[in-house]
Amino acid sequence: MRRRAGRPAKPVLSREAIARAALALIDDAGAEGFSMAALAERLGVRPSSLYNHVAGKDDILAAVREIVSDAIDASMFAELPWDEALVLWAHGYRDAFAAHPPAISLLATLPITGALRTLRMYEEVVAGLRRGGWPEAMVIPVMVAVESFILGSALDLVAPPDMFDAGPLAPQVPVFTATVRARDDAATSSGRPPADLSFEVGLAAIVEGLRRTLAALA
Amino acid sequence: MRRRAGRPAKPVLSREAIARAALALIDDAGAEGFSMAALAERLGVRPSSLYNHVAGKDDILAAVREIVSDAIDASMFAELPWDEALVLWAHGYRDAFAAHPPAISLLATLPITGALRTLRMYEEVVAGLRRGGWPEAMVIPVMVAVESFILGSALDLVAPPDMFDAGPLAPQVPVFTATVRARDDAATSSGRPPADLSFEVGLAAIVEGLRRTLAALA
DNA sequence: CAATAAATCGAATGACGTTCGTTTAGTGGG
DNA sequence: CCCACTAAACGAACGTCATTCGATTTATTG
Repeated sequence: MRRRAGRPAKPVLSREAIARAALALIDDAGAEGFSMAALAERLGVRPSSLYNHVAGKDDILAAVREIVSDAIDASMFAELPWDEALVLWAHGYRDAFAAHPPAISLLATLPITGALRTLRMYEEVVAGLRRGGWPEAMVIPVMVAVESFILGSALDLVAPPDMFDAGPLAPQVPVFTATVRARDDAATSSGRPPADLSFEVGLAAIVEGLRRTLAALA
Repeated sequence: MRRRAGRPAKPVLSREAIARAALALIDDAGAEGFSMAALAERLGVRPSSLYNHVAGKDDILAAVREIVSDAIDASMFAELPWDEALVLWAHGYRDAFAAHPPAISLLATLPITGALRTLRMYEEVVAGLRRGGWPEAMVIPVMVAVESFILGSALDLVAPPDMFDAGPLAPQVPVFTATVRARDDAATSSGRPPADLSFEVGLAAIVEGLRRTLAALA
């Protein structure tokens, strides 16, 4: 069932198709399972064929990041007060990454693409913050601070669940061990993953703190 | 000047020496320059020799992370109010990573080691938060939220400076473009990198927000 | 002094990303 | 309608990399 050499009657590949397949591969096989060979096989193609459409592995990851980022909605900044919009935006931002856990560690360290759609999202956020009364010079720092928190929280989402398991060293850090257990109990009884608790606490705090900061400026 | 095969009179390697050399190599050559071959050469040794002391590349990175993390001081939680301690701790935490920019992207995605010294740091933080009056189940979420912000900010620190440069698309996102310029001007006139502005704004906000959260619980 | 363990080298392996020449099919100008 | 050109696939090859393994030499232990 292999294709012969030569240009096919109908194009088999495209930058979009490659990126979609790459994301699906990462979801299925994890970050380590993402190789040019595996991606090519999933597309029914030879690895070298990919290079007719993308510049290389990094380019594919950039395209994947675009796909993931496109799922982030920022329209709420046009209608809601900046602080409410910020909370909704942050949730959607994190959810977009949470939908593809194995991709998080691959994309987190990637420089954010200057793609048009990404820029448009920033435009909406920035306009919303300005409308909310933030001084021009502080708008980007505020947005980046929230974005940093979101990205850090996304990485926390993909951390191994036993990360805080002290194991045989537990007796040497008794307060910590007991506190981790209390956190786990709270997560279990609330029916949410531990990472959600951190995200909610942190997001509420940072937005409330920003409200105070803005109020103090007036 | 090459060593012959066979056990040397004095040991040339050790896990510690390998980790230190690895960090130095990353600092010098960047994340992409970090290979087992390059590390071996820096140590005057063959790559295969490294495997007598470490399990592999990931193990070396874990050891590097320990070195970097060991520079983080958490003793302030024993003396200061929890909120003041949190600010100092966060600064030291970020500074520890900022001292090795090329290492950040390598270490950020690494699961945090359960090494004793790291656990001890957590023990101090947790004890400080508990003493400050935080309910047991919230202590870990609060700490993780702050840690997520710090890690995200560290990644921002290593982002390319022109990340927000819209280039030829600038006319399509005018508000964003103007706001980025205002941020850059503020950074220049304050003599600090843009990433510092975001970190300071975000840290102040999250700690202030946490103060309010705790107050509301009483 | 003999046997075992430790620590290095050197060769080999397999996976991976990428490049390049070849082959085939669509496309546009004369 | 034909012919040159481009697009898009294949297949072979390369260099790098992490890792494994056996051989070799030296330290350590009994």
